[in-house]
Amino acid sequence: MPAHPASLFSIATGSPEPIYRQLVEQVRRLSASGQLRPGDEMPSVREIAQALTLNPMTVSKAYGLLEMEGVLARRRGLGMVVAAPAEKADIVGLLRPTLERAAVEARQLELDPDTVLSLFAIILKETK
Amino acid sequence: MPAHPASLFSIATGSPEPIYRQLVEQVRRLSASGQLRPGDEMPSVREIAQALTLNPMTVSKAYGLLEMEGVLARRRGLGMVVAAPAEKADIVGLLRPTLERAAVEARQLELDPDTVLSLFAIILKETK
Amino acid sequence: MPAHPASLFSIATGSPEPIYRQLVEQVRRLSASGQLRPGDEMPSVREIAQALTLNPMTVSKAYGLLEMEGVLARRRGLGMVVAAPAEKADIVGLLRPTLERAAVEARQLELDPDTVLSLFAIILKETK
Amino acid sequence: MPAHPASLFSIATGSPEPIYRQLVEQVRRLSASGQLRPGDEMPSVREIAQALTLNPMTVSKAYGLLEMEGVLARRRGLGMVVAAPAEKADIVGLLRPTLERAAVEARQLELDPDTVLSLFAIILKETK
DNA sequence: GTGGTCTAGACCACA
DNA sequence: GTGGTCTAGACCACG
Repeated sequence: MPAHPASLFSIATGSPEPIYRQLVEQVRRLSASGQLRPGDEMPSVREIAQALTLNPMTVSKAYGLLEMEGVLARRRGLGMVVAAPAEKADIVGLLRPTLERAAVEARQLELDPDTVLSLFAIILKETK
Repeated sequence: MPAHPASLFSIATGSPEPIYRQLVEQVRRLSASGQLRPGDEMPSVREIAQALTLNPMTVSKAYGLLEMEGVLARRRGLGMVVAAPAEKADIVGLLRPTLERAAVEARQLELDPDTVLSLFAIILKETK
Repeated sequence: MPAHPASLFSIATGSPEPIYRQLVEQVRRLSASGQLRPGDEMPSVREIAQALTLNPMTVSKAYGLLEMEGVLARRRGLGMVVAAPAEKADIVGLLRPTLERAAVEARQLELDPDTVLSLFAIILKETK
Repeated sequence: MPAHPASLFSIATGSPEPIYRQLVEQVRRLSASGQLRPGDEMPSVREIAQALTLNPMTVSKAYGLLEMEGVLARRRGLGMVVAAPAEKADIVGLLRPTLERAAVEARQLELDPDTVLSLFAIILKETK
């Protein structure tokens, strides 16, 4: 089944992270986790732009990057489709950088690993 | 003991994170964890700039923000000194945002909390 | 002998070159080199479109251009047939643009002509 | 010595090849051939845009891609500098695709390799 | 209909 | 000063 609703995406206009990058990372994660499957048709640039009240170029930039990464593929004149998903190992790889950053910060704060882990466990539950 | 060596800091010029912000956060963490203690004299803007080959304005900006936050204090003619450290509760607070971000990403990747936790445990050990 | 099999053509959907243009150039070369001879019947638009899973309009566009060029001719009720082939001199002319482009690139790379020539000789052999 | 003149570049507005891509490929070749050396400062986006009467965004797009490729590096607030050049082997690699394309076309034209080679030799001299 | 490209002009963060 | 991002709106090529 294709990915009709442009409301797949939630962008935070206030965030310091550029909009196009928010889009890129969301698609990347949706693809890696299998919520977007190979062959699925992506909403058109115009659809997304209208639904999120963005400039088409902003969306286009995200699509261009995702194509370069191999996450999406262009079908000329027909729109973008989901290409190969990241492999199981890559899913974890997508999370690693953030965890590593957290580990470095914890160390600079001289926090005990067990304290950090139990805090993280709580946060994980809250987020669920 | 004062914190003479500018090599307290490690800045990553390649990172997307602004340099002044890297400095701010490192000082914040060093202060919160007690590695910088109240009264300690900070290296001068010029020293740091020279040691890390940064623009003095960049260092100055970081010092300015840290003063506004109350982490550092300006003593006329003496340079910056470390002010009050964050309290115990704040130390954890400094780590929370990054952990929350990791939790959100893990959920978007549909990863099992236990998997995430054990991965984080490994990374924490590696970082140690 | 007529040119039934639509597998005369190999199109690369991933290429930046438009599909209709790939078709045009392949037919042009096949005609110029005599692999398609005057009077040969071309496969129908529908046949090609089905065989290569292309949009019929794409094939039709290519045929239209080839008709304008005089490479193909439309016979009412009979489909397209091959018209006059390019003359001997034109064969070389069809190759020239690509060679010129290669020459310009070689020069911008400050590569020695002899080096380029021997590399090209190798590639020609591989392609054979 | 830095690369002051924005007239390093020659863009063909009429060409089907996008301007930003023309810029990318020219810089790539200049870097690979050593005409741009590591550490050289590139002209600013605004300089190039003005000199070639282009939109700054067009230049910026080229710079962005070159940074992603590792050809250029950003120095925050200071502009772009040339990063590592392609290695000797890569120089040839930059030329290969065009030569391969020429070889395929020659084969489809059923041209004799020797004929093609001598034609290319002539064109190489003309271009010189 | 699709995405790609470009312009014009604005604002922001960084050094 | 630098590059980065975004909007608004236009035109083009492709299918």
